Amino acid sequence: MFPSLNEQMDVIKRGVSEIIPEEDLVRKLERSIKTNEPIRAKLGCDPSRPDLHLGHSVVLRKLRQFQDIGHQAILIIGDFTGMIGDPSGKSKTRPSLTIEETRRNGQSYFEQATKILSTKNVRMEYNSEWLGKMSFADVVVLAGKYTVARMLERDDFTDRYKAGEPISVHEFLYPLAQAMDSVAIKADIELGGTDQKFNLLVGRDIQREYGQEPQAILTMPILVGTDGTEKMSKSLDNYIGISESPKDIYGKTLRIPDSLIYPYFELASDVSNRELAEIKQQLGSGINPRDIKRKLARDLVRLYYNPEAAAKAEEEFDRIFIQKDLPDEVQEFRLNVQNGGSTVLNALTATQLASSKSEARRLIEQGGVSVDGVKVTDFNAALPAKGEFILKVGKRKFLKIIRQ
RNA sequence: GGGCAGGUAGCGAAGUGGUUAAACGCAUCAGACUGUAAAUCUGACGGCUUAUGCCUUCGGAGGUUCGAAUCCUUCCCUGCCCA
Repeated sequence: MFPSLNEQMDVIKRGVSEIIPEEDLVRKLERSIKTNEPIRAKLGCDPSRPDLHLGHSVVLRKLRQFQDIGHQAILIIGDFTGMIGDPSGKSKTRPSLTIEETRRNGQSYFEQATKILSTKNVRMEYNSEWLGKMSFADVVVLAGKYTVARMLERDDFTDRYKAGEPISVHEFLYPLAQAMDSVAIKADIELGGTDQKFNLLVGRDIQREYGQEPQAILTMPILVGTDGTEKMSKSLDNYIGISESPKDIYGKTLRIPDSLIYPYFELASDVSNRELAEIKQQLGSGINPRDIKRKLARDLVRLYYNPEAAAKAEEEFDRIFIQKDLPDEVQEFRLNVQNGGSTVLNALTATQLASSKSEARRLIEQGGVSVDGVKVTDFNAALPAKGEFILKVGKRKFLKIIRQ
């Protein structure tokens, strides 16, 4: 029923950063084959930011591979921690979520995750189920199982401590809470990004403390965002969302720095190892990297939509940026004298193409605005009194204005 | 509980009574060049009916002053040291 150990390990090891300890995983897989029981592969999810992007997809794709082999995927929605709100790092206190919000986000997370995961052997759990039931005494017992010195081993804590930045006591509880998730579902392996390594390892210790066999851990490299330097994240706005339109996925992909082409193929696409090697070779061979990037962009659209959507996105992209033509479908905006005044300036703010009049003015003064392809040079310019026309801001914001 | 150092625009960081809407760097946006890449260059980067003009900002609230981010009072927050 299960593939052989070697076949399984081949799939599992592809693209991973670390498996710790590999012997544990091997032992679990061997036992699984013998008993014909799937292993439980855990992935923790943060429901406070429910928009999944390529960064999340890296580890989700790995989880999918476990499913494909026949194992059980378990998504843990961290609704309990989401309700508390996490003031960690330099960021301001994150807004605490209500129960309803965490449920809604959890559901949304699941729907997006199943664009990657199989729905057959996946389970979703909310960690408030068990964390919410722990008494203060339970928490004290749990906290007693770990030491401050060990907590401070975590780079993140060490760095902040050295830098004189605040570390709240409850932040020490986060790894422990996450570890309790592993205990609750008796995880055999937990997946995560390399930045999760510490937390994942704590899970092993705590499982042992609660008399369980420790989970193996598997870390995946962190996907760099479209800016080419920072980790991909929504708050840095350097992400490509898996639920974005084909047009956006394609366009954003084509805008990534060349240095990311290979890592994106490796971590976020489904090309085979053989193709991957070819790509690497091509990238060094002097052909225009743009062409390889175009393939990447098509692949990514295809992954979350279909080949037709990919072809269409590419076609449209070429039309807009190479032929400088209009996109296929331009969003329409109906303007009358009441809601948008009669000047280009007012129209820009009314349509939210500019966030303030000052900004609108700036855009016009710097030559970033055109009406039906004609650059607007005077920020006092009037809009055409009637009819339809295209208002364009910058290189890629189009709006069809309909005067009424 | 005591002492010390801090809280400035998205971030980092100058400024310590007027010429400060507030230097500089990063990020961002627009333009040039390109492959909507990188690098580079130019400009902008609180708001306002177009402005050598007005309004709102320097943790919060009050106060001193012709005038405050800059001085005083008080409150909140952070770090360090001592207990």
